Amino acid sequence: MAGAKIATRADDYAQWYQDVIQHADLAEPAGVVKGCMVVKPHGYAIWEKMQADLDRRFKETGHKNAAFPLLIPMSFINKEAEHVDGFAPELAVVTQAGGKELEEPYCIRPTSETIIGHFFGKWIDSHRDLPLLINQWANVMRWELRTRIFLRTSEFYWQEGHTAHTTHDEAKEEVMRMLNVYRDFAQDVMGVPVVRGIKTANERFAGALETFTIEGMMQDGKALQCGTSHDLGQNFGKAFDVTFQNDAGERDFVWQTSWGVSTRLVGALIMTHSDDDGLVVPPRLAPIHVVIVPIYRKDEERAAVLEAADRIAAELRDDGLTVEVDARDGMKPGAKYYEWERKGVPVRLELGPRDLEGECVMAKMRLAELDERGRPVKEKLAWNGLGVEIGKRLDAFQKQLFERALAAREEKTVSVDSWDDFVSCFEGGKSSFVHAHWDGTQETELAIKDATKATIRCIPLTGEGPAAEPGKCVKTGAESKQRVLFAKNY
RNA sequence: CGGGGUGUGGCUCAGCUUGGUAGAGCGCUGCGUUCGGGACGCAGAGGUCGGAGGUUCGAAUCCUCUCACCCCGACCA
Repeated sequence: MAGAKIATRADDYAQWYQDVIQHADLAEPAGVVKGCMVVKPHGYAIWEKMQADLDRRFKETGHKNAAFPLLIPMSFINKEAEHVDGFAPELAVVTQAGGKELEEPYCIRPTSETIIGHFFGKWIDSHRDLPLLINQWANVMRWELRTRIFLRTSEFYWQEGHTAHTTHDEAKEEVMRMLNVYRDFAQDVMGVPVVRGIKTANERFAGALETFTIEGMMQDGKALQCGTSHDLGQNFGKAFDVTFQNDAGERDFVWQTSWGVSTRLVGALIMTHSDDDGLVVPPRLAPIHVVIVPIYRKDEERAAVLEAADRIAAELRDDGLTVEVDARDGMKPGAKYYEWERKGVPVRLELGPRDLEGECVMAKMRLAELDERGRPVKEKLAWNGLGVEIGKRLDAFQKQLFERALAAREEKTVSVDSWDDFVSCFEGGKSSFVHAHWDGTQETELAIKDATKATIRCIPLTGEGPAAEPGKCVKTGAESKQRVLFAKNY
C-alpha cells in the first residue's frame, strides 16, 4: 500500500511530537532549565495507559508501590563507588533552602537506588522481611550534555522497581521476570518488537553486576533502549548496610535488583509506528479508540445526525470503547479528519444523512489502504453490532502494527562477517541491526564505535538473534563465542 | 566544551547584501455564506525586530559585546 509514508530521519520525528510533547521554553529570564519537557494532555493520556498496564503487571508479580524523597543527600550518592562515578557528572544539586546555605547539598534524584537502599536498611532485618518488592512512579532528573526531545530530556517520568532478596539466584530470577514483563508489554501492548540481551561492561548501569535490556529498532534503523533490568548483586546492600539474618542465624547482605522504563517509551511508540500523516497509536494505548465525525448541511440534519452520533457513541462506550463525537461547528469534516488522524485515533466513523437512512456508518482505519483514485478505503458498517465489529478491527489493527514493525526490523537486520561489510552497514548516517562477532574486549568495542559510531546494543539472549556459534571478531579476527548486536543508538 | 546555524506578532518565516513609515502565510476575534478528505468573503485585534552599547540626521538592516535556542560530536533511560 502507500506504506511509503515512513519517515526516515530523526528530524522528521519532531513533527509527530507536536500533539504530545514540547521542550519547555523557560529561557526567560534565567535560562537554567535545559531540555526539560512538557507532556501535553494527549501525550500524557498515552503515558497514563502505559502506566495502568505496566502497574497491573507489577502488581500481578507481587510488587507494591511506594514513594521516596525527590532530594537525595550527596553523601548517599557517594557511597557506591561506581554509582557516583556514573552519575556525579549529571546531577542537579540543591545547595540552598529556606534562605540558608545547606550544610550538606542534596541532588535531585537521577535514580533512587541510594535512597531506597537507605530505607531498605531500616526496613529489613530478617529473612522473613524478604523478598521486598517495591516500585516507585516518579520523575527524575539527569543533566545530560545533550538532550533529545522525548528520548533524553533532562527531566523524565518513569517507574523504578527496587527489590531485595535472600539469594543471588532469587535476585537473578527477578531480573529476568521483569525483563520479560517489559518485553511482553513492548510487544503485546505497544506493538514494538524488542531484542532481549545483556549490556557490555561499557554500557552497564553504574553500580550493577549485570544490566539486561530490551532494544527496539526505530524506523531509521537506529536502536533505542526501551527498558532495563539490573542485577545489583550486593553492591548497594554493602554500601547501605542492608543486612538480614538468615534461617541459620547468620547475617548477610541482601541481593538487590532494579528495573525501569520511562516516558521514552512514548517516543519509542511514536518513532516505531507513526508516519507523515501523524501519530499511529495501537488500540491498547489509544486514549481515544473511535472518533465520530457528524456530517450535515441544514439545521434539521444537524439535529438528527448529532442525536444519532451521541446514541451510537453511548452504545460503543457500553462495549468498552473510548469514543469522541466531534461536534465542532464551523469546521469542515475534512479538516476534522486530518486533525484526528494526526492524533493517531485508530478508527474514524463518518455519520451523515445518507447513513441515517441506511442505519450505518462509514468507517476508516488509521492506516487504511488507498484505492485506485488515491482515496482512503472506507467501510460501511451497520449500527447493529457495531461495537463488536469495531472491536474485531481494533484487534486486527493491534496485531498489524506489531507485524509491520517486526517486518521492518527483519528487513534491516543482517549478519556480517567482514569488516568492510560491517563498515558499509553504518556509512552515510545509515544504521541497522548487525549481528557480528566481537572479541569481547572493551578496546575493540570502542575502536568499532570510533570507526563507525555503532555500539554494541546488547549480547542477545538465546533465541533473540542468530543461533550461538563461534567465529572471528569482525574487527580484530580474534576468537568469539557468539555474535553480538551492533547498531547506532539514540 | 568544540564545529555549524538561528533569534522579527501565537506559529512558520520574508525583509538585512546596498540603512529611510514593520511585512506575508497560517492561527485568533466578529458577521455572513459553507459542510461526505484540509471552505470562502468582508471587517478586525495582535510586534520592546533576543538584550546592551556604538556609528549615523536616521538602524530590524552596519560595528562591538552579550544572552538564548536548534543541529552535529563527547555523556546517557
